[in-house]
Amino acid sequence: MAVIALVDCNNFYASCEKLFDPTIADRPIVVLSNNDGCVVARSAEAKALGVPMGAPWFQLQELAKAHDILALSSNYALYADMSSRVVHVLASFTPDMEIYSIDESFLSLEGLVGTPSEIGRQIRERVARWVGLPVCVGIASTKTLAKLANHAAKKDLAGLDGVCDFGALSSSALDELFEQIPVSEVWGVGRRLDERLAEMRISTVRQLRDASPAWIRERFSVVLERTVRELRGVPCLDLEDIAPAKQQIMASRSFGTPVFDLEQLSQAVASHTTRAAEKLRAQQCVAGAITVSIRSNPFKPWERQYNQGAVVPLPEPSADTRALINAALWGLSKIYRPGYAYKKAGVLLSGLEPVARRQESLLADRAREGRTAALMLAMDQINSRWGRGSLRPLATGFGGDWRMKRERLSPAWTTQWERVPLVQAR
DNA sequence: TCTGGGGTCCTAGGACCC
DNA sequence: TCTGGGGTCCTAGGACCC
Repeated sequence: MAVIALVDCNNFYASCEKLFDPTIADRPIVVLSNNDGCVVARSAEAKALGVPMGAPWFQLQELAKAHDILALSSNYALYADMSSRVVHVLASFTPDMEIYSIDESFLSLEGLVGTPSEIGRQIRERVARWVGLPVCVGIASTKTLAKLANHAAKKDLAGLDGVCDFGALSSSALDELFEQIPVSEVWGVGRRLDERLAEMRISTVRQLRDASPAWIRERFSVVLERTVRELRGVPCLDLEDIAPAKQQIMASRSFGTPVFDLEQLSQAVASHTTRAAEKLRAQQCVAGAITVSIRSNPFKPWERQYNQGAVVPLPEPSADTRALINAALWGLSKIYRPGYAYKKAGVLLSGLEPVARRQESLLADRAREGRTAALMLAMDQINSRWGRGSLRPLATGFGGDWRMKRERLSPAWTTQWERVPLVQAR
C-alpha cells in the first residue's frame, strides 16, 4: 500500500515574513494580495483574532487598529526563494516527490527507514532547523487522505504535534475523526459542492466516504467519485514527480489606479505579454494563439461595465516576444472602447507545443528564426542575471498608473545582496 | 480611496466528417 | 412519404485548487 506524505508550511507567507523580522514574532500579521487588495495569508495570531481569508484589507481597518495588526504587501521573491529551500530539504528524504504548490509537496515514504510517523517528525525537525519554517505533515495511503491528515495535524485534532499518520489510527478512531471534520475540508469539495452535498444530507467526511461511488458519479461527477474512492483508500491520483508542461500560460494584473486610455492599456498588455513569453520560453514551447482581455471594475456596479477578450491566432507558432506583442496589441485595438474605467488587463497564451516538435512552415526563413531565437535567449539571460525587466521592449513603457501598488513591501532578505541580514558573533 | 493571479479538469453543445 | 448514427475536434462555462 502506498504511503504518501503531504508536507504543508504553516501560514507560509506570514511565516516567511516573521522569519526575517524578530520584532514581529508575536504580532498578528497578514500578507496582502497584489495592489494591497485582500488578505491572502494570516499568522496564527491574526487567525485567532478572526481575520477572514480573502477579506479586503480596507474593510479591516478598525480591527487592525484595535489589535495592532501589521499588514504587508506580498513579497513573492522572498516566498519563492524560501519555497525552493524547503523543497531542497524535502528532496533530502526522497527524490520521489511532487511539488504541488509554493508551500505544499507530496512525498512517497515507501522504502524509507523508520515508521511513517517517525519520518514525519524528522521532516518537521529538519525543515525547522535548516530553513526555520514550521510545517505540518499528513500521512496516508492516498493523496486526498494525506491532505486530510495534514488538516488534522494542523488543527491538532488528536494531540498530534504537527504529524498525523492515518495509517497509525484504528478504523474506529478514523471513523470518529471523520465524523468531526466537515466535508468542505476535503480536497476537491469547494463551496458549491458543499452546498449541494448538504442538500443530500452529506455534511461530514465520514458521510461522503460512506456514500456510494456510483451514486456520487450519477448525481455529481466522475471527479467527486474519485474523491470518494480516495477517501476509502483507493488511489485514483498519481504522484506527479515530473511536472507536466503547462497547457496555457497567463499573465494578468489589476491596475494600481483605473486606466482610461489605450496608450496605458497597451503598455500593460505589452508588459504582461513580455512576462508570459518569458514563461513560454522557459518551458521550451511556442504558442499558437494569444488572447488579450480587459475589464472594468466589477466591484463598482454603479459604473459602466465592460469586459471583453479577443483571441488572436498567430500566423505561425512563436515564442518571439515581439511577434506576441504585435498580435496582442492588434487584439487590444479591436476590443478597446473609450469611456470606461479599466481595472485589469491580461493575456493568455494557448495552443502551446514544444519548440522541438513544431510544425515547420513551408515558408519558414531558417536564418531569421535562428536570429530571433538568439535574441530571445540573450534577453532572457540578461534579465536572469540583472533582474526581471532590465532589458525589455519599449512598448512596455515607463512608469504609468497601471503598475501595481505595493506600499507595505518587506525587504528582499534573501535575493538582493544589499538586503541580506548581517549577523555578528562574539 | 481601497476587493489577487494563475492554473487544472470535466462537460455540454455545435460543427463537421463519413 | 420517407431524413441515421457515431466519431472527433473545438469552445465556453463551471467547478475546483493554492
